[in-house]
Amino acid sequence: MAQDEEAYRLDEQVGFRMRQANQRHLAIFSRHMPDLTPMQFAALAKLSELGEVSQNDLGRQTAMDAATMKGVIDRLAKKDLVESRADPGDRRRRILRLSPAGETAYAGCVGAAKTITTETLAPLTSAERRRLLALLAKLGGGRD
Amino acid sequence: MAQDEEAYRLDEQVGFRMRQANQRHLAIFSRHMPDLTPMQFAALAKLSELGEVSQNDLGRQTAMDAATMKGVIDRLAKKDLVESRADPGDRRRRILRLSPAGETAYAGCVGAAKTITTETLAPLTSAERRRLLALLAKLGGGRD
DNA sequence: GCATAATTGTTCGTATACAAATGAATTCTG
DNA sequence: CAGAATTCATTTGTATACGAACAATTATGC
Repeated sequence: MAQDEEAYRLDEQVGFRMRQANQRHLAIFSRHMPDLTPMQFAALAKLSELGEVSQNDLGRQTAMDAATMKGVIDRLAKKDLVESRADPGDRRRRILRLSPAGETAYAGCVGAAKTITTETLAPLTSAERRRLLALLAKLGGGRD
Repeated sequence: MAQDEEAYRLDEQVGFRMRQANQRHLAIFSRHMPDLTPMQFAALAKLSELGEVSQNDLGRQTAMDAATMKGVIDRLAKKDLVESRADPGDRRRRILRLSPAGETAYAGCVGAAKTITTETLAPLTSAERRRLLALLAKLGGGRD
């Protein structure tokens, strides 16, 4: 099962290239949206889509670990962008939603978010962009 | 400059999909190589390729921050997989290289590394794999 | 209806990541 | 050659990530 006698070159592996592509993306992100991290913005975006959700649920929707989600929400709450209240039907649960300030902040960021995506994909032609998104979706195990 | 009036859907953005694809990859990685992290393995692989290098140089070769590199090397040194010695020509610099145990460990991992790449790319046809790697290289700003 | 299982949110520990600041050493430049 | 700019390694601080373990709570099986 010795795979293959070919040399292993790190720079040719998917994992390495994904990391590099992602590094560039993150640099673009922080340039256009210095006040929010990608995770924080993702949480805001999903909260805006979904309205009210529990913390664990939001974690699932944004593909974040529960432990990770907690940290993200704590920081967003400290910035007063997210509010939480107890779930009347389930005393374990806290219901999250955007605060008014959070809605304003999110609305003001969507343009930057679109710019970030555009700039990240700038090296590709529009056919290549579609191709890449489809391939990534296949790899991510997600639907689409 | 309002970009576009289209709705912003998080799950369709490159950044989000790259993250998901990467999450799946990392899960595969830790299943096949539980004792090394991707960064630790990357450092070993590059050290094996390059022989002797300085810490900063290794960081550049593996696309790691100097601060990050330090942590990775510290952990590898604690496991006795990496040795360092002072550079005779430059007293700021420490020259790194694989220890004998490091060479053995690396040799024993290359097979798993190839399996990891294979399994990560398994959802794609071989034409799609080439396509993806090329697209990622274009995005990463790297040569190729 | 009650023991057991599953879920929610939390905390802890470890490992990236990167910006920024620092001190020591080296190289560049006028 | 002296002062400036760079480079190397390190440290500090913040923000992901995720596994593991927990207490409280809710759901389920029999």
